[in-house]
Amino acid sequence: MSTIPTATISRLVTYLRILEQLESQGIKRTSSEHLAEEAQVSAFQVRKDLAYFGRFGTRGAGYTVPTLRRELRRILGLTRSWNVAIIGMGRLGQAIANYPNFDSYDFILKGLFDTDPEKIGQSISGLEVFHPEQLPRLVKEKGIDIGFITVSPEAAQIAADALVQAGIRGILNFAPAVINVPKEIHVEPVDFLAGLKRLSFYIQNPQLKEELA
Amino acid sequence: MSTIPTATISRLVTYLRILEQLESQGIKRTSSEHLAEEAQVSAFQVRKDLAYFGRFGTRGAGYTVPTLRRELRRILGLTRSWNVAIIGMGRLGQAIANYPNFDSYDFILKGLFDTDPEKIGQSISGLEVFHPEQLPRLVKEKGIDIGFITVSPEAAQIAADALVQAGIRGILNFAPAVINVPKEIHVEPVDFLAGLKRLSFYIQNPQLKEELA
DNA sequence: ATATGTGAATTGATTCACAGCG
DNA sequence: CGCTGTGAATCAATTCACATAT
Repeated sequence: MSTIPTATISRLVTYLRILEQLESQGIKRTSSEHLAEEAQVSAFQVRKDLAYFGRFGTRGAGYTVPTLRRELRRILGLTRSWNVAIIGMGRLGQAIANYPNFDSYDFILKGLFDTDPEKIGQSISGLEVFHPEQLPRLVKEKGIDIGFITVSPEAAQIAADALVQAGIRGILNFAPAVINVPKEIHVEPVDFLAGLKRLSFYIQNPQLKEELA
Repeated sequence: MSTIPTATISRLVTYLRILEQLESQGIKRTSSEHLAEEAQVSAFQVRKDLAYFGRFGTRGAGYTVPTLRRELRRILGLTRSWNVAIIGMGRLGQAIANYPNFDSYDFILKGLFDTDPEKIGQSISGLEVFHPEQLPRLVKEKGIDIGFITVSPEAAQIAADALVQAGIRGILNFAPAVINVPKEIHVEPVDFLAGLKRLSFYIQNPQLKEELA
């Protein structure tokens, strides 16, 4: 068991997506080879990633799509649903609150927060916007597990502190800023401006894209 | 020189952000120690990351903020601006098109595309929406370098093919799907649903968050 | 005196080759 | 016979220790 690469977790999410697509197409069986092709990794990698968690296939035959899908959902903690709050109801926060079928993705929107008095009391996507001072109470009452930070980079650390204080367990950080939280709280950055700047680097330095002689 | 870790590029973006913040505060000098603390990495890591590209500091004294900032911008290809097109003018595409000060981030929005006849011809954020069949012409005419994919996961591969065909050089993929492009085209995924599922895993498996005895 | 820059050592992740099972 | 599961080998990334420059 020991230590599981973070890249493995990212790939499990990709495998799960592929399995869900296969299942919706009525395909019953697959193989490490096939999953590897769809996920654009090696078949070794697929098998090694799965081996961290157990044995899910049949030698000589491959994997049963619904079984492996169920196992991956269990591994990823998707047998339960997670309650989510959004801090920052600017354009981005509103776009996410209105994301179509957000609730079908095993994550349920339970709270919206903003410091702007204009926004407090407004209803967005069927939920009232509260001041962040209500966070501790509402996190407890509604069983909120995860917070989205969609405030400005300057306010991101304050929002993170408020979420941690309120007893949240994980943070999805959309702000272009590094936030500092206790190590038992997991943070996932979602940062398209950083992605753009990485793109800029790789376009400008194409020789680093596989050392083509 | 040889091969630069992709994680190094991500960290350079973070260092640049910190330097820009320091500069806006009028701070003139910094150190690997200080940058490390802000970026939440080790000082060794900061120095090693910079060493891939040259020598930017003064021994015994540290780094000059404006100098290192300029050097990082050069390394990341941000001495020029990049022209961007968005494929998919649904909610997400519209939210990005209206992102405040998008243009101040060294990236300039030059084209909007959608297959929906209702959307074609509409003006969003001062730009007309075109059918993707116009991509090759407009990419050439407007010198578009980068495409954002903000279509459904089912349409993501079609959008990617169209962008590659039109001669784009990099893709920011917001769709929750793996896309397949020639290896000289760089793709950066921006996938908040995947981030959420990784969060779910780490919340469910807190022991993997630093092996606390 | 102090903080960078860098080869060497260590740790971690991926690839490989094949043993094991259906 | 085919494809999974896995220890061993390779490759890559990070950490360390210290020589080096100011």
